[in-house]
Amino acid sequence: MFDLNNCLILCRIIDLGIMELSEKQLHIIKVTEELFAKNGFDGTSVRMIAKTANINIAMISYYFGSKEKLLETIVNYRISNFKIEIDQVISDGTSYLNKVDSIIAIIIKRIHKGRRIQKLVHFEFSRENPKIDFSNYLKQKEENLELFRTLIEAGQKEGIFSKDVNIELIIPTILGSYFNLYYNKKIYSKVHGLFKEEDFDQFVFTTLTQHIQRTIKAILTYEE
Amino acid sequence: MFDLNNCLILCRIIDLGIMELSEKQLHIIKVTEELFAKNGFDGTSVRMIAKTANINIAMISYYFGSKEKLLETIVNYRISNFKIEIDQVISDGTSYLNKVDSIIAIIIKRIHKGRRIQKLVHFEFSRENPKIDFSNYLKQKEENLELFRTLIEAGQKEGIFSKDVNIELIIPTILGSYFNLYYNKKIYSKVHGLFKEEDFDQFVFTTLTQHIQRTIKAILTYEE
Amino acid sequence: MFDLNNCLILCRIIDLGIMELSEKQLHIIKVTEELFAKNGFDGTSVRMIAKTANINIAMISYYFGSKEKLLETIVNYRISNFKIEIDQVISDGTSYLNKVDSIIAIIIKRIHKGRRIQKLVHFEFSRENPKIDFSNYLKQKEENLELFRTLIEAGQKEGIFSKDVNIELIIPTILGSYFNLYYNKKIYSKVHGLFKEEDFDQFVFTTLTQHIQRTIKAILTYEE
Amino acid sequence: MFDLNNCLILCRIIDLGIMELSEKQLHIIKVTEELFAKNGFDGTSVRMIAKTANINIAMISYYFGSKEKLLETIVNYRISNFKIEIDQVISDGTSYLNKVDSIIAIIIKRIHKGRRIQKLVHFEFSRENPKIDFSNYLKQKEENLELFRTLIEAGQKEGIFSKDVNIELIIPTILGSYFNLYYNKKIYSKVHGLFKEEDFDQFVFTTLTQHIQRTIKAILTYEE
DNA sequence: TATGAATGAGACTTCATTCAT
DNA sequence: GATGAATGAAGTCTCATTCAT
Repeated sequence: MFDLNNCLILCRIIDLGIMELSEKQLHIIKVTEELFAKNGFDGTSVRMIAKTANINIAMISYYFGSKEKLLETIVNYRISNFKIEIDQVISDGTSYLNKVDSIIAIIIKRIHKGRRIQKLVHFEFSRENPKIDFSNYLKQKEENLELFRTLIEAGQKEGIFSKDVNIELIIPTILGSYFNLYYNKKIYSKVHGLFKEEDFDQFVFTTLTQHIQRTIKAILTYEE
Repeated sequence: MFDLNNCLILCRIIDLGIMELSEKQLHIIKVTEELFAKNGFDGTSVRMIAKTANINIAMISYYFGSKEKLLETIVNYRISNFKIEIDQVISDGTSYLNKVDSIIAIIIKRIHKGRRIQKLVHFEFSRENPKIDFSNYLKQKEENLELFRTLIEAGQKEGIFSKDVNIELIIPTILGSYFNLYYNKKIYSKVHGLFKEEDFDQFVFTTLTQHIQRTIKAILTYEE
Repeated sequence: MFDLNNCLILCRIIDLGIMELSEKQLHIIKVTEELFAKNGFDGTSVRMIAKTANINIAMISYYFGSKEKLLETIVNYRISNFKIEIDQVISDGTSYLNKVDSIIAIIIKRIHKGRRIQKLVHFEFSRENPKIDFSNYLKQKEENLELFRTLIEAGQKEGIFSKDVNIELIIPTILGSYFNLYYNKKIYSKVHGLFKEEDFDQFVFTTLTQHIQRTIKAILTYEE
Repeated sequence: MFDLNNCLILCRIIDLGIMELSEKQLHIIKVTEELFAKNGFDGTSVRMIAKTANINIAMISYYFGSKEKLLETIVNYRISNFKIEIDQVISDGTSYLNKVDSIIAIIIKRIHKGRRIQKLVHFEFSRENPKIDFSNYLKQKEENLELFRTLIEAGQKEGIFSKDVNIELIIPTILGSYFNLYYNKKIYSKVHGLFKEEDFDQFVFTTLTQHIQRTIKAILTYEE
């Protein structure tokens, strides 16, 4: 019924300890995710959610405890899937530059899929007093960063990557390139003539991905 | 009283046609800007604004018409100042690479100063049905993009910059690198040991700026 | 519990399509009706309604959607009952003059019962930009006018009623006589010594009704 | 500048004791009159008045004391002009039936001219607790009624008018016929094909006036 | 005389949640 | 397990009036 990879979800659920989601809960999550992305957390009312999901208004409190807990559930549910499959890329036999290309392609695919909730996370996470607990998100991010650092440092040791590069800032450059495009989609769609949703998706997976790959490879090999 | 460059504001005002802001209005704007950045638009109530600004709650409507009009005023007020002074950089006698460095430094300074309202703009502007009129913001963005494109194309003609680069995607890479760092400030502050506000500011103006400068120069000169 | 003829209401409801009123809703309607009559639409606050009806202030929106929708509901509810039972009067065996007498008596009873909301309708309906949808009211009015016209024209054909009479203006004369008395009740109560509410009711059903009956019969048989 | 008969106004002003209206006040009155007619008393804000009259919002309180006092001033100003010139009609040499015709024509002209404020008076005066003092209006009404009664009784003595007629109810029939048409203007304009404002005016002064004249004459001479 | 900034009160509506069923 | 009626709190905005200028 949903385009969610149930297997992964279950893995993740185990990792978090509890969390068992019924089909109805998943339905609510999916609907809410879109509404949150459209209107933000405060801009989305439980009324709206209930109506869109075609459920009783009391169900949100009933199933998730509160609106905030619902957000937390969604974030944990979605963000967690963000863990990139770098391991297998790292252990394949290709060159370091190819590895970087592959990882970037994977990252872009991931964040494009989860862009809606990521947007909300960007917003909520950067607040002084976030409404929800982002410890899971944080842990995930740090893990990914570590994996990436390991790869780059290995490349540096082999003399393939420049040592002047600030590794910690590469991830922001990758993700930021995507998100800044996404946040200014209206402008760039016009500039690049992307009138349909599919056009934008296509653009992201080809032109943007190539640009970022090129950028990162350039920076990794650049010597002043 | 405020850290606003009044001269520039007035210039901009002329450009916009009207807009005369009293000191009280400026005070409200400043307070609101912070609250919006902290809590978002929907998360900030006029009650909150009035209380923080120590004014009567009716003053918001009185001065700005409505909460949304207030946001619009703030955006026009802030975003407009975003027009970069590329012209003089372009016309100075330095090399193209130096020009790029200078422009990036200017951009970073600008967006760091306006980051709070930019965050809100990112959020509201990328919605399907934005609450406010962003035509001014859009115009500004497109203008800036054009200026930048002109510079790069000139450099390409002179054989200094690679022709493989996707010029339209450079701006997202610059801005995105900054904003992704900002949106994940909590993570990167920890990673880079930036515990005080000033530390982060300093980091942005030195390490991050250098990283971005290096990145853009790399991409502009990269040949596969 | 209420003086409402539930049977008729239900009939009307079927005619309108939907509309199911709970007892609580009926209670609110009744209270509101009086307040609207006393203070007008704009002069009545939902606060006032809630307090008088002894309900939570949010119930008005909850049940009716908005204050205006509440008015609309009341009007549809009341006005609809205005459909006169002329048919049976027309088909009884009495003389045309008797029929006119009966119909006038029925009309006066009806409008006296619904005078409060009628007053509001007079006011709102005659505005340039009415706040509510009066299509139902309009339809009802036109229907009634048509029924009346049919009767008079039949009487004219039989040579009983004068042909000089302006049929469309008879209804305004009937209703207007009542309402002008009602709107100037304070004056006429004094003139006719009607000090109690019941005295006025009595006066309406006897003296005023006779006056109107006499008036209409006079005009229908008058030959210059 | 205004279509007001200043002479009469001054006479009336003397009658009321005080009241001196500057041109600006008259301007406000005129504007307010229309707004009150359009939106009712509670539906009209001083803001609206100030804006429409192109004056400062504080002027209303400044000139008239309060919004309610403004209404009172308008009513006294307008209603007072309602005093009909029956005297000269009574003393002219024509027949009683002609006198009635003339008086009705005068009345219709008067109330059509003052219909807007009359509507408001109908509404406010019939409230249990009117917001303003209507003693002047009341006095005027009673005077007029007395004049009319005198005429009819004289006609009855001469054997021209029936003695069965309820004199006090004739005025409501006259005024009511007009106002019920006016309050349902939307319906009757359609029925009579009166699409332009002038058409309606014309209809009032010809067809409606004739109908009422005919009606009153009929009732005055009707013998069962 | 005339202004407009400023205010406290109150307008209508929607909020997230609870609780009896 | 699930509902929906009901609620108190808070949302934004407009109200008529005042007061210093």
